[in-house]
Amino acid sequence: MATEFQKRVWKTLELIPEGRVTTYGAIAAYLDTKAVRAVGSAVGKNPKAPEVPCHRVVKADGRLGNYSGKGGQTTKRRLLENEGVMVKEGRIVAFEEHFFDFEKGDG
DNA sequence: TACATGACTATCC
DNA sequence: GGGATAGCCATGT
Repeated sequence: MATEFQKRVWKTLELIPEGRVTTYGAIAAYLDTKAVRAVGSAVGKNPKAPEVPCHRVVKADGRLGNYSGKGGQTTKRRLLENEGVMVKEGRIVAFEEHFFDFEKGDG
């Protein structure tokens, strides 16, 4: 069974619109916590991978980081590219432009 | 309860 | 600029 913390993280992931990406630190900050490690752990254990856009979560430096899903980083890159987020050499292209801020929202 | 690990991040040399 | 270390919180054993 998932903990409240994990569920909060997954809920947050669903807030990320298409064509946008965010970082573990941003999620932690949105949840008013500094547990970036716990966030990453929770994201990786999402029971509904296809529902939760975990692929829209990347590292603070713009790299994809890891991906526990099928295909690993390859699939993560494919998913992002399908949403309009270009990825090159395992890094987000124009990362800062695709970055999604929970506080600001999409508009 | 205690120890070890993790889809991380920031600092130091 | 690259490699290694410390810090952080939660989860699993």
